[in-house]
Amino acid sequence: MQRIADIITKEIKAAGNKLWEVEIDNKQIQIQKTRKEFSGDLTIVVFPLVRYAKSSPEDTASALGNFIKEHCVEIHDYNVIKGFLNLEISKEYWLDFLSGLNDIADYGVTRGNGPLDMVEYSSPNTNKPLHLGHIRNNLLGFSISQILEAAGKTVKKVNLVNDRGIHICKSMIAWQKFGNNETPESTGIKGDHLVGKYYVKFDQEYKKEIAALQEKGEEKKLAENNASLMIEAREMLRKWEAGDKEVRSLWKTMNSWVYTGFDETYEQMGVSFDKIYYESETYKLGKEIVLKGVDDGILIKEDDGSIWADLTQNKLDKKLLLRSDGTSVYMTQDVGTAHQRFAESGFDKLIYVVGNEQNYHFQVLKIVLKNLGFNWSDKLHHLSYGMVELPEGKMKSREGTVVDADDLMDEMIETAKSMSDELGKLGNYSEEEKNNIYRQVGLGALKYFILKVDPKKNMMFDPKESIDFNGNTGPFIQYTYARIQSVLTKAGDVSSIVPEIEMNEKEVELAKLVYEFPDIVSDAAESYNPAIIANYLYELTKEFNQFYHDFSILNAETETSKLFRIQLAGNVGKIIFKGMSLLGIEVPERM
RNA sequence: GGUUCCGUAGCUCAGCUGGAUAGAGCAACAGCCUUCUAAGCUGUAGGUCCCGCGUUCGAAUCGCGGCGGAAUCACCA
Repeated sequence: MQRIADIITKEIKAAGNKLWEVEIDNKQIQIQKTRKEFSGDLTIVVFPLVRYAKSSPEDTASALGNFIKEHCVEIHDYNVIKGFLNLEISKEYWLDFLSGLNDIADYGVTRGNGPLDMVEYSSPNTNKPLHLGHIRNNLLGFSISQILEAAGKTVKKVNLVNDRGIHICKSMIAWQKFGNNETPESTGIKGDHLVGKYYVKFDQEYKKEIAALQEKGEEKKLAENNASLMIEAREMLRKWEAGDKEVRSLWKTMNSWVYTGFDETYEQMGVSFDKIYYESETYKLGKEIVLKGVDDGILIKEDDGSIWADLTQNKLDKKLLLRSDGTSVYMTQDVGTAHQRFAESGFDKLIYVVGNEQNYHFQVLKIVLKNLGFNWSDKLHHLSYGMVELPEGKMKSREGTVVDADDLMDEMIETAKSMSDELGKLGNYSEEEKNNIYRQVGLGALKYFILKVDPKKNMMFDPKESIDFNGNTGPFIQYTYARIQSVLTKAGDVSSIVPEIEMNEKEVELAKLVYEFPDIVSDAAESYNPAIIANYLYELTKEFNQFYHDFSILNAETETSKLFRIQLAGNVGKIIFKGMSLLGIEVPERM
């Protein structure tokens, strides 16, 4: 079935030829949804066409309207208000469309093995549990992967775990000194939380030590450097690099605790990966590329042996790529991993889901790769998202002012439970079924809350006010889905042939929204923005609830109307299901 | 100071590839359950779209300049 906007575009061009003997440029053709307060479905903005017609906007609109109405069966009528030509699409077109829907298995989804999009997200440090900021990252990364796949891409989700470095040594030192051989088993504490506890412990003890040194008259900078804990942590990192057996063994043990904990968190969050990279295995990558860059005269070697990229041509600073002792930095490694990934997979896009604090890093990364002669650097895309802010300000892991991911998810589920119990609609369900619904609703609320916001914007999270379950929320959409399922169950099996009926206004509105879904999916994919899906689903759901309130489905005036409404409700339900799954949100059959 | 992003109702957010009288939700107030799930629906109230200039038939949307906020500019990752 041809999309209506394409049909109209063609008609406008034809009208240009016939009426005014001109070729109308596609850029001058503006078709948009008619605003609610006017009658019509689609609106052509005629101002840009006035110069072709050489008459007033009103006359141009009328002439065009007449032409289209005559030549185009899909357009039933039109009206002109100022320079706006409002077109009324025939009910037959919508009925046709809805009939065709039954033959489409996965409406809104483009199938096929499209080009490979690699999405890197999550990328946690292994010294502390995940917090609210990670939640935004994980939800975005997972959701955008789902969306890209629905837009026909082949998607590979990857996670680059930062499992080495001074921060992990800090946890290790603190555990050695103060841990009394605690393990997740001996304490019952989740592994990532246990390790995180010692990361915080390190910082506390470290601060005490600095204060003590300052007390003795040492300067702050010196005190920070000379504190024995820090010296020990640095020594441990050195030993780690040298492959010291004991250090490596402790490192492995504590990391394995963390991974077990992360796996639980990921599972609860509903996210997954196709491949996990470990920085301990990749951190040496990139060095050769950098050295070759020096040979090729692209990079600069300073007298002390350090290697730099001069980006002053690009209005940026110089950037270090190898330390004077020959070791890699973050950038070196990213150059290496990107190169390796391209060599392995020849990705069409490599999407990094990373916070906007790294904007500069990725800007530099692209330029450095480009300068080194890798033309595929254009294929890198930094999906930069804003910080999650708390009312008191920024979250700081070390100071314990974080909203822990596990705690937050548990609280959400608990809230969903008490809310649901109060409403008491799940009477005859088993405990297991109930718990599953609490989980779906609680996490649905959290996920939707985060994903409905434009990724690039900073967002505010107030733990005290927590997250709503009413209004523009996940549970609102889930609730609508559950209502639809309830109706469908009661309706039983019905014919899939769409009856010829005279649709009412609400039914047309819903048909129009259903019609939009595929465009919404491709929009979201192109702009890497799950919020587009979320906001669309809200609009669709709101419209459905109004319809549901105003008209009875099962007690419709006529049998054909009943059949039509059941089918329409079914289609809305399918879109909610699919759309929510693109957000990584489950929908319950009842709630 | 340089760079990037953000600034829309009391609060949280849509709308931004220029288009008609700027929209939701929350909070407040007033209604709607004997009828398909009231986690719903309806209504009232709430605006200098940060400010200024410019481009345009037309600017919340584009450009420039301010103001305010965030991030970043390490031989950390």
